[in-house]
Amino acid sequence: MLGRTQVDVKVDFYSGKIKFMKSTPYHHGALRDALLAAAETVLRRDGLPGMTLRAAAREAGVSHAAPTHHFGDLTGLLTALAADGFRRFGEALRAAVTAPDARRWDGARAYIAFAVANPALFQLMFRTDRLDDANESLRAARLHALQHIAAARHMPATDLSVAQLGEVLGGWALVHGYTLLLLDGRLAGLPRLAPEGTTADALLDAMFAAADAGRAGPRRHD
Amino acid sequence: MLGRTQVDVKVDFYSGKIKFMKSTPYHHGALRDALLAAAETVLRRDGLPGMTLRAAAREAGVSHAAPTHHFGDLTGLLTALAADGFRRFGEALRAAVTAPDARRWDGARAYIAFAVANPALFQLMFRTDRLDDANESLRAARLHALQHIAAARHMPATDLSVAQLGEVLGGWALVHGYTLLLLDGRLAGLPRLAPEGTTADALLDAMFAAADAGRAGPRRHD
DNA sequence: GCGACATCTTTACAGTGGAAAGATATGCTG
DNA sequence: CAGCATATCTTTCCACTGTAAAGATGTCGC
Repeated sequence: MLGRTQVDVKVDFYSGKIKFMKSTPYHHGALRDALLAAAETVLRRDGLPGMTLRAAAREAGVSHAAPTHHFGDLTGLLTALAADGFRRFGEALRAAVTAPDARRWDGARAYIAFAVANPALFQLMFRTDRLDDANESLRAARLHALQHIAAARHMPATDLSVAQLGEVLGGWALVHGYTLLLLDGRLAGLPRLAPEGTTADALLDAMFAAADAGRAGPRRHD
Repeated sequence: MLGRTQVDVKVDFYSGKIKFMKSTPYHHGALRDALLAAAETVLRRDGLPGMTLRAAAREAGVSHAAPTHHFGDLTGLLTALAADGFRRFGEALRAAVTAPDARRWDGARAYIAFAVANPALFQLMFRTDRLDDANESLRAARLHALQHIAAARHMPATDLSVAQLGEVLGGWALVHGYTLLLLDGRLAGLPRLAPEGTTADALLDAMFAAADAGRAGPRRHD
């Protein structure tokens, strides 16, 4: 498609005049949202390498320069995409952490589940070199989402001791590292090293159990 | 520079003949290694986005199509770069883990130190979408390097129990996650949350201490 | 010598991000 | 309701990229 402006010829019933109507209006109306949706479609289908400005524009059915007005450049579009991702990510974490029967690692499982459900988006969210780190929308969405990590350990967002911060940091790093190794396919060979029939999920449980080693017996991996 | 073949005019002292000598030979002789070195220079200077086939060729002073013969395509060059990175990475891990006075987390510190010293290279090494995962050289170098992770926990490379595998996986995920969060600048704001004067290194120690919580007292963080 | 081969350059092409200018619709002001 | 400023979108253009293909140049075995 070379452009989305297609001309249809119509005849006005009453006046009899021939009218040249455009089947798609020159002004889209909600192009910003449409472009974000299109970009995410492309991201999901072709991965981050395939997510180009022009591919997103094609998917949305507009000219390749249309995104410029709304997002400035490619970095701007990716940043908006990442910010939206962090909003949904934060919501998923919040739901998991604040559930009444939430167990110790449920936030972590939600963290991993979001990444598995949106692999390319998740990787983009943590790929600083492709994002505008100064963007306020991104910063706010990210901060809001990541605060649930401390909340998952029942810790305040400020005034933590060094030991507390070490524990929160450790939990985050553990889950984040597992997630990225998983997305990079680096864990695919692990079950082969384990006893016959060990599933990836069982390994994740074992990892959490190892992290919990030494905690009070009854609360262990509750 | 349009090419690296420059012609110098020289006079042969004995024969008196005029000779057209090229100051740079048509055949480089060791272009493969030179290209790898040039590529790493570019990678270090301009990051992964700036590491293009043509940039590496420019840096090495050859035509932009010269790398094709040695590496096939861009993925091939990046794969060779990553394989070389894994070899050096493995050597660094081996040295840290096998040192006679090696402490429990010294392998982890070497892991982080390598990434900090070679940030773009390290990120490339774990960016599967840019590499040829089927490449034997890469697979061998990576396998060899990562085996030191199990060694750091004094565990065999095969026949592990699920619990052992969970501990190894946990250690790897913890350190890998910390490393990537650090490289992505995601930890820059953490010291501000901690008590006045807390350094990033103290936080890392706290993270290791939290991971060691519950281990036998005297051996704790030895 | 001399021909097969490896190595490197030149040329060409489709794709990309981005700048600039033009086209078209919308909304505001009188 | 007319007309104009502005927002939105398209067209055109340029420099850069990866890659393919063909040509140039050197090396080596026979």
